[in-house]
Amino acid sequence: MESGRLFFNPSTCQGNMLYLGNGESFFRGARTMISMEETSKKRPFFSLQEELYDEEYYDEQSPEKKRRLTPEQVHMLEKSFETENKLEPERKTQLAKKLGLQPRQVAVWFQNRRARWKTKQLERDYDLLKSSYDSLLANYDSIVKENEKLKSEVASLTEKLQAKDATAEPVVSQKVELLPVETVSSTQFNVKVEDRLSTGSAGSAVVDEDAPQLVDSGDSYFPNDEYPGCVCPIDGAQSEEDDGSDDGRSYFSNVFTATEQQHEEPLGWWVWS
DNA sequence: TTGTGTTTTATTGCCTCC
DNA sequence: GGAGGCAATAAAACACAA
Repeated sequence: MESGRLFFNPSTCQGNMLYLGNGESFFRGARTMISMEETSKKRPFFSLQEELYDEEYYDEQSPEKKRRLTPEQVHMLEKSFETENKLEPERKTQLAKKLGLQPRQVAVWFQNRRARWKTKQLERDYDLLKSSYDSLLANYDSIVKENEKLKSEVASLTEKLQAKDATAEPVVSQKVELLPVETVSSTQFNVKVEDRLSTGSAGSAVVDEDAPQLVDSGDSYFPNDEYPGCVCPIDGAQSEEDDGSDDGRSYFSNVFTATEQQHEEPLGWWVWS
């Protein structure tokens, strides 16, 4: 036990503590022990408002036992907690008087109530994060599938084109002169020409591993609005990240912001730490 | 009735603030 | 250094299935 604070132990000296100042400190000494004999048959804590309790029930209880607060007391404490979850000394004494409790009990109740609220809040935050994660995962999966689909499309079109080139007149050499040779490698050139020659799909070589430059360049062959199936999920995911990175916070900061907005209780005091 | 899990009340020790 | 907050914990009270 720390020297600065003396605690009232209801199992040993209930109803016999000396209430000092704001009710946080209790004295347990010789005098307390003497008076304990006189009052050991009384109920702990509840001597100020006897009418709140079922006399018979409580009189039958052993005085050493811990007693629960009555529904009325809990109700009033809950109402007070909703108003303000922190307890300034004046409010604490008022509540204690009103409820027939020791100020220390009121303080303890608020402390425990804050702890319960925090636990619930952590559960809510966890659920929110989990659902966000699940939806991101679903998004990712759909993007991967779309990617695979596009790759196979590119492969089949390339195959068709090569078969067609094998039987056609060699006209490609004429087009080469029209292209900016210094900016296009031979590999890129081949893919580009093939794409432009193809008539089936307007855009398919986007994810060709042999020609990543085409994808990365600002001048994409494939404007976003032509490939909603592929681009939109990415846009959606990135917009989340962008929002989060604006102020240097992670994606999850948004979640917590949303969580805070969802609070049913007026608890602006809660600070995520 | 009893064993077991959960909730509530209270204590303890540490930390921060003034 | 005291007051008060929080985390961890103990222990009583309670709920409930078997």
